[in-house]
Amino acid sequence: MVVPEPAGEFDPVSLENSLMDLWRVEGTFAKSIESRRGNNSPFTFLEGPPTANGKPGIHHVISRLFKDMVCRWKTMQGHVVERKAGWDTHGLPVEIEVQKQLNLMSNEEIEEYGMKEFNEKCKESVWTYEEAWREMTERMAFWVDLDDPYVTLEDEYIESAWWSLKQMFDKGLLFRGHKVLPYCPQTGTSYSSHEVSLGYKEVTEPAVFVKFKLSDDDASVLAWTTTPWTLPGNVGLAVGPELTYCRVRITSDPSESWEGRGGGEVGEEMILAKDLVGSVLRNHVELLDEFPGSELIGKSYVPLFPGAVDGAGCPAAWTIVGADFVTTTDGTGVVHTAVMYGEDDYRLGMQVGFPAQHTVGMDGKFIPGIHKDIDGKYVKECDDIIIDILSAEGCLYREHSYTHDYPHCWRTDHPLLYYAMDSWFVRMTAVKEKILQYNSEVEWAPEWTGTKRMGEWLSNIKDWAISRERYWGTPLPVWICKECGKEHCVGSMEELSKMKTDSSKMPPELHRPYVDEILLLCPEKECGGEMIREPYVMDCWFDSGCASFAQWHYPFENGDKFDGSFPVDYICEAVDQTRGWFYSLMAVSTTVFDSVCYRRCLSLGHILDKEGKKMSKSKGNVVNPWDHFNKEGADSIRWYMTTQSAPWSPTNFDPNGVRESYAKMFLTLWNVYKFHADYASLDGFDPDSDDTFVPLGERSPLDQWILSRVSSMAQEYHEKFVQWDFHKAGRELEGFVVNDLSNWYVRRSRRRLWNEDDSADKHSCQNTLHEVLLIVCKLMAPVSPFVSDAIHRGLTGSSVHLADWPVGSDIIESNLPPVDPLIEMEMELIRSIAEAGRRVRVEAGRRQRLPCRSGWIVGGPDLSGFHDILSEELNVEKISVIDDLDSFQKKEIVPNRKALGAKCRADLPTVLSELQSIDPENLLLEIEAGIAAIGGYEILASDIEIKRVEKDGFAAETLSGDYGDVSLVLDMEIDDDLLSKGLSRDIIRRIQAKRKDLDLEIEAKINLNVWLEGGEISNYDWQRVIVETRAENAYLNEGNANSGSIEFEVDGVKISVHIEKA
RNA sequence: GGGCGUGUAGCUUAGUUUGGCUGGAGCACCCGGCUGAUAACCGGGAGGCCACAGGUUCAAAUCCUGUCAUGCCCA
Repeated sequence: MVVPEPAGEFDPVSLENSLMDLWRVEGTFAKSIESRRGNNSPFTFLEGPPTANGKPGIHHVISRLFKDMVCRWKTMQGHVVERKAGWDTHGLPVEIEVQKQLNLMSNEEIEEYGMKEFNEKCKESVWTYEEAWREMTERMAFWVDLDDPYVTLEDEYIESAWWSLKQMFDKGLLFRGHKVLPYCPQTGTSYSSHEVSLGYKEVTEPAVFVKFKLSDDDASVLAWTTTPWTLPGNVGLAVGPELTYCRVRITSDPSESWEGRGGGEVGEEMILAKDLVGSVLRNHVELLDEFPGSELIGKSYVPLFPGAVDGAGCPAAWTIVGADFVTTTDGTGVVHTAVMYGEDDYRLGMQVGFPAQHTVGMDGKFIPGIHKDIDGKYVKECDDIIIDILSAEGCLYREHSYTHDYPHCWRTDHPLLYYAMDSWFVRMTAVKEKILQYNSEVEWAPEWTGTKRMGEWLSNIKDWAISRERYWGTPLPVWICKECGKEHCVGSMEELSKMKTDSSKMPPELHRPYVDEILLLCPEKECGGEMIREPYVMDCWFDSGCASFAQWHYPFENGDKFDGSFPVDYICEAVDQTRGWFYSLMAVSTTVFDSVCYRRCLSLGHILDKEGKKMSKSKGNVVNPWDHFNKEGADSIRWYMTTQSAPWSPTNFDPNGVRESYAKMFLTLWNVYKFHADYASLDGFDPDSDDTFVPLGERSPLDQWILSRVSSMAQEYHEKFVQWDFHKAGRELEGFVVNDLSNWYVRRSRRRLWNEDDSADKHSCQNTLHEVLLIVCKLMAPVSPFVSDAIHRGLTGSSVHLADWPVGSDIIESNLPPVDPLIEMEMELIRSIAEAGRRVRVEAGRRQRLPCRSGWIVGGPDLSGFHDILSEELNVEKISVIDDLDSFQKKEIVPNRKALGAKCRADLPTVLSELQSIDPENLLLEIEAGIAAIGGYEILASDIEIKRVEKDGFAAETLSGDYGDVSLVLDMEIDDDLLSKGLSRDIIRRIQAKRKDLDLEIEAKINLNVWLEGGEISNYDWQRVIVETRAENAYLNEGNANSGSIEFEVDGVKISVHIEKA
């Protein structure tokens, strides 16, 4: 037996902190998992590992919230939901952070500092904020096993990643190629887009229009480039096959305003896009011909720098090809293509077979043999020389200055060169159909993340560049034989140990530089050469993409655990992970296991600041979650985030919204709980006792109503959870707690519990409140696990997180009270009538405390079970029902626009206006007779709706709803008896307010003096005052009002009241 | 530059799939009421070019086209 304790005041911060301690001591998290083992129905979750080298902000709380919520929900549904934490510990941001810290501005400097020491620093750095993450995780009540996390830097994890790469290698999916990346020759590093975005600068550079002389034609093709240094590497020209080009002949010399070098002879012919003739040419020309770009394709031209690139074996070299990326927004409609120095260029080059050779070395200088004037010189210093060369050769048409944003090295401020780097790829293009298929099998929330965002991306899938020229990461386990060039991918420690040369030591950990030092013996027959490792680390997205199996060190260990949890049931991250983790998981599982990786994926919108700007350290608009943990509490934050907007919509974080959740949802709920618990404790109410239990059928209609309401709300709530509409679910529950439970049920029930004697009605109310509160706690437990647990424990002594989901699931039964739609509908009507009554009073100028003798309800269902409620709410002595609709009501015709619109089309406005002026009674008769017509259109009953409204001049109001039209009419007569009653209510109210002012206990007795001037109060009503205010000694009109009394006036009566504690 | 979201009252939002009655709520504000009911509650008020511009339609917040702003991803 558990008698509830008094609830006490609501203090979310101390409540949550003490529950955290209790959970820790009690092991509630573990229990919540273990207690479901018997059901033998796992629901698997995979944690997307965060990086702990940054401080967690409020925007990290949201993804952890939705992870937690679904896991808790599924747990309550009876599933075993294990939650292993994970840490992402490799990657570029870690290196950048350490480089900044140590002021190491280039790869050279890192190597001087020592790769070993550098990596040690990286390893330390990734744990910088681990403590902060742990604290935040615990404080927000994200239940996840932080004591046994997977960590991507551990040998076991790396070994699993190696194993998976070897699977790809064995399937022929791993290959070596080039990737064009922004590259800084000063630091010897290529940059990710993240780093590039750190260093955009506006610069003014020379741009040139170059004449490429056709081999079998007198004309030249004009092309434009902003990077003259790429011209020696030119191997082709691209045109848009659909675009219109033209051939023009220069007819006269230009005016004197010609700027810079270059020019054209009179009579010279040039080819370019027709639309750009005006903006490009500075000579008067005549148009000789126009034709589509497709006619240019296949023509060859004379190389600008003969010998710079060897075209042997490449028939496409120095010819014109078609490409869909060519536009006429700038340039000449002809794109100069240097395979190694542009992404489009490289892709096009691979496609059509241009020679892929460097003209520039890794040091940013031209390699020897390009041209005597530029060999060995840094490319950016050669712009001018190259223009001179072109000019001297007669290949330059124009030069000009061009201003644009260009990426610069964030460390050295030098301009970056787009440069084709050696790189390893996973051939994702080979599994495109499969991955599209698997993507379509995932249940995405929102759906468009899968179909659109991910789907579009996958249908243009490119090979995945997985190698990085970096230090801190999973080493690429590929070795190449120095002798025969054989490539070998190592898939385990054991394999490494078997294949290494005798002189190589096994590494103390699977990181650089140790792994670099290992040489393998070439397995090729009769080779026996030494193999050296490709000096790359892997893209850290590859690391996290392996999480589903690498977290278990599969296949080396835990085969059972992996089999039981793959594919995982649920993952959840922010929308930016679509091309990140969501993709890498899918890419790895498709290539390695030929399977989906996850069955459901929730992609979340970002938390932005109040103005809708993204939160960033530099803007200083990052909200610290502790500001709210320590004020409104974690539950309020969680509730706010859940209910504020759809999970996938971006949310502007408004601190005031958290306060609102606190004040509205939690304070209200707590006071409902407090109301129940305080009286239950006072009365020694035992919910398990048969003595005080009241069967549902014997409870009051109000009790039956709230139980039905909680049940239908719970089902609705559950449905919304299933549809991922957690925000709608939360709003549903909040509406129930605030409106139905607190503002109606509890308000209507207060007097029932004030009763000091035991009564069936009181017990009925206590049982009902107890049952309703427990259902509410269970429903909200996944969202707000603290307050729900506190209340649940207060009522039952056990944790809500060990309780079952009241709506049930595949494996557990539903446990909700029966739903009675009729009673819900009736109560809705009662509440509407009560509201209407207040409006009627305001309009009639009748104050609420002055009772009305009679009220009449016209139309609608039988509400006699609720007449007592209504008469109290309306302060009407007697409610009666009358059938005489016509004395109070008249009919109105409301058009059904949908039906009429379909019928009348353009004449609808005319018909509507005629309908408005027509006599309703007549029209109804005509409709009945089938002869109704307006504006030439036949009017049927389905074209209109009949509405009943009260006639003018009555203190009445008419409501429309499912129940038909219902009118409430109030009797506005006044007599002495009503005045006395009204007076007594005002006196009571003043005294109660004073009692509250004086901070009196509810049971405290008072001495009361009341003096009236200009009016009287009946003895009956005076007795009522005495009882209601707990007056021990009460005097009416005795002696004179003393100075400390309250004075006020009601209905022309002057009243003085004096009270003191008895 | 491209793809995908978002844009409704001062703030947070419902309604957009499937066009139809006067675009609903909450917070804040104003007036009134009620209360041994809490930061509560009830009635009323003020506050909306439904981002902008076109188009389709008898009828557009809703459908179509374009533009702008903002976010994510890619370049």
